[in-house]
Amino acid sequence: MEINPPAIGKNIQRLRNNRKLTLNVLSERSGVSKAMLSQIESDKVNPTVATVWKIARGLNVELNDLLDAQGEPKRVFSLNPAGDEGPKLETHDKGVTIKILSPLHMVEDLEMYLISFDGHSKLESEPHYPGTQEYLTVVKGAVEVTVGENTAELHKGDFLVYHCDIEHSIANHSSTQPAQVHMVVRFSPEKR
Amino acid sequence: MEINPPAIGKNIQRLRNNRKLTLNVLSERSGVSKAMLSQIESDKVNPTVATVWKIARGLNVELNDLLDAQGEPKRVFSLNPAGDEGPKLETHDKGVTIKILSPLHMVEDLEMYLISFDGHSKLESEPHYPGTQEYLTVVKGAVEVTVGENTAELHKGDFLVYHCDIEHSIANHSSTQPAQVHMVVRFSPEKR
DNA sequence: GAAAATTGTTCAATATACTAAACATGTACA
DNA sequence: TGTACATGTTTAGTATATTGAACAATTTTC
Repeated sequence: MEINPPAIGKNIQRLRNNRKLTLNVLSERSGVSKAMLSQIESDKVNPTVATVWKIARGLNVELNDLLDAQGEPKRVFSLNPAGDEGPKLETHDKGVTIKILSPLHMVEDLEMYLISFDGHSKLESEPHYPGTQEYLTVVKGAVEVTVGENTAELHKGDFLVYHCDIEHSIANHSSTQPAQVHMVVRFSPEKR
Repeated sequence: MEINPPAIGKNIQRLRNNRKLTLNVLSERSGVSKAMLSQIESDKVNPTVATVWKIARGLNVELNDLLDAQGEPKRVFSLNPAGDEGPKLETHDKGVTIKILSPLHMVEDLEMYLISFDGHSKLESEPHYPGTQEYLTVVKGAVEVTVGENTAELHKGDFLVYHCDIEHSIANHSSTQPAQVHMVVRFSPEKR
């Protein structure tokens, strides 16, 4: 019986290239030698689960993402309508609704959300992976963004860029006015 | 740095026992030696992805079911200084106001705009470099986006992704309602 | 009760995953 | 140019995953 394991090499290489990571950087980050990475990407070896696990951690993806034999259809024109029940991120913060704008399979290192705040609501976020940046545009109302010990009061049309590898939060202090922000999250490590 | 792969041994053993399968039977069914199965279940070895794949087939489960780690350790992040607030610029184009959210020096391959449309206004764009993509979110009103021969009618909250290396345009056909879109332009890292 | 079959665990041998270092091939920079 | 650096590949050696067989421990069958 012939069993073909999934082509994880292609997946790893695709994700690494999309994130603009070199073999050396991914090697340092994952703890797997760059020689091994090269051989895995070119399907020269059958890597161990532990190794693929480390690589997944280094790429900040789920292990399943590397093992999936996903033939991704590269669509030219993709529409995500607002009215329907699109994918929503669940939050434990009351009064905050996060709508996922970008389908994940199109871009691996970019995610976009439309976040709506009711009166007196707050979104608290855990630190993301180092090098991750968030690009925030206030679409409606006003919010207070806190990143570490820095705080900024933003109004409609304001734009803010910040590194979000530390604890950060977005709050709408108005009790009457709702607020809405557009957010782009980029998972791109700094090159050195 | 020690990274612990998920305890697949317990998962395999649990599934095998639930199915009342012996090591010999699972060995025949999966093509993995029973010695290997025993060692994997008792966490004495780090199995290869290919073998775990075979075992999953033998158990008739998804590969992810074996790799699922319920007690996944939380990642520890390093601390970076928070970002600064970005400057703002403005440019005009006949009934269309383009606000540049992200200055060029912050990100080399990403640009963000907030584009406002008066009644009956239209923004025509020349083809960009090959591979360039645009991520469009309608913030207010409704617009009609045309990319090549494709056309879409977008309303508030809608999201659209398209390759813009061909002629494309955004139009607000309403004479009374203004419109506004948030746009992210991503330049492909390709040469020439 | 003992032989035989069944089940899971170790053992020695082999195949190969994994690594560090050298290598090849650019790319930038003076 | 030349020199340095940067990136991916190949090599040689080591660590270990994998296997067939032997082993122990339990259950079955007469």
